[in-house]
Amino acid sequence: MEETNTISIIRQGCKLARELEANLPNLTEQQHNMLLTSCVEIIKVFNTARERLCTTQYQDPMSHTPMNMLIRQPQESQQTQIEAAADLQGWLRSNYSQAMDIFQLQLQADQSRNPFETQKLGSDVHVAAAGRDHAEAPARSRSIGGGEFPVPPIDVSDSGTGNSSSQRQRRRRDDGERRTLTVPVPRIGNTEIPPEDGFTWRKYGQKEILGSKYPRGYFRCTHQKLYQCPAKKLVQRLDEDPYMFEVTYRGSHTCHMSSTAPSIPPPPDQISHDIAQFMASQPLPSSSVPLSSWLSMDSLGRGGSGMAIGGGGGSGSGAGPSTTRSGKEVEFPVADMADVMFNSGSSSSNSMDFLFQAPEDVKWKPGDKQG
DNA sequence: CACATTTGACCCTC
DNA sequence: GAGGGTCAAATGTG
Repeated sequence: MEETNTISIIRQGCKLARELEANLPNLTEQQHNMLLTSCVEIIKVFNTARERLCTTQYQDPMSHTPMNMLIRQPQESQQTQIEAAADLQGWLRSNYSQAMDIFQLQLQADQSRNPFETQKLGSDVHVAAAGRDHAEAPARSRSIGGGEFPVPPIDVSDSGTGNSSSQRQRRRRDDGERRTLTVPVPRIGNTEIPPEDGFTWRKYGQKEILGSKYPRGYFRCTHQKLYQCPAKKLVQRLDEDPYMFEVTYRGSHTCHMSSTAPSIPPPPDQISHDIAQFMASQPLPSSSVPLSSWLSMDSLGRGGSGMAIGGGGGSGSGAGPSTTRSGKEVEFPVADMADVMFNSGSSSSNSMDFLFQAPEDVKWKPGDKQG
């Protein structure tokens, strides 16, 4: 069947990735073109697989992830299914940050295009944008999030509290939409660090929450001032599982539309240039470093969740939330990079969303609802 | 010096 | 009034 072919395609992609990984020690930074060609080839293969998977998924609403579909292939021997699944899963996990990033952007894009599209992505995913008028207020997640948000989209600049007092302006519940998910933290290293998601965040508050053992952290986009980016996130460690964070995103990033990170894919020449430039800026991994790790955010700059091109790598301590000091590096959010890479060659508007779908232990809160 | 984090106080909503 | 969200001064860091 077609699904069997899909497995083969994915396996081919994995194989190409492995080959690239194996050849990396032999490649120099001057060999952009070779790297670029390999990457493009891999992307093409996965794109093809993705398109097939998308088609399949819509036929089966119970399938939420490529993993599910892979594992359920009846035609494949169990061994090969597991192999392919493991390849893909490993790759997905290693690209966790990108996955989150792309997934979020995809959600936003999908929602703006067609609210129902978002639901197709899987029942675990819910975008909350409950308006004040909505009679059916979403079930509140345990502690994060109220149910009432004015629908008007985000606009930080006006800070329109407009109250009579000339005191400092405060705004609340103005972000329109919320997306809540639970994400695991690494069980090694500094587990205090909220999971990276491909953006740079600045912590602006922390508060003890009634009924919660752990305080809630309040983060906003580092570029809030620079680009009027309204994105915020709340990070709360779960009582029942300290190795899990509940992360609530509010607002959507506008900073990735800045001139430093064009949201509109540049012409192919520019894409090639960008990719090559990015790759050239990255230290070539040693043979002990898997390609997947190289591609993952962890290798792109510890502590700085934004993709830093030519950057020094942010603060050395690595402690604290996923933030990077701005202004000391060229920001290039992963989402845009991915956008450029994965959306350029396909007629489909969303290319790698399924492949980069959040790993299975990332769960979007079912309590939220989309608007 | 510039930026991030911490933290107590303030404000808003329920 | 309680609780959550935000502000902004103080402090830390590179």
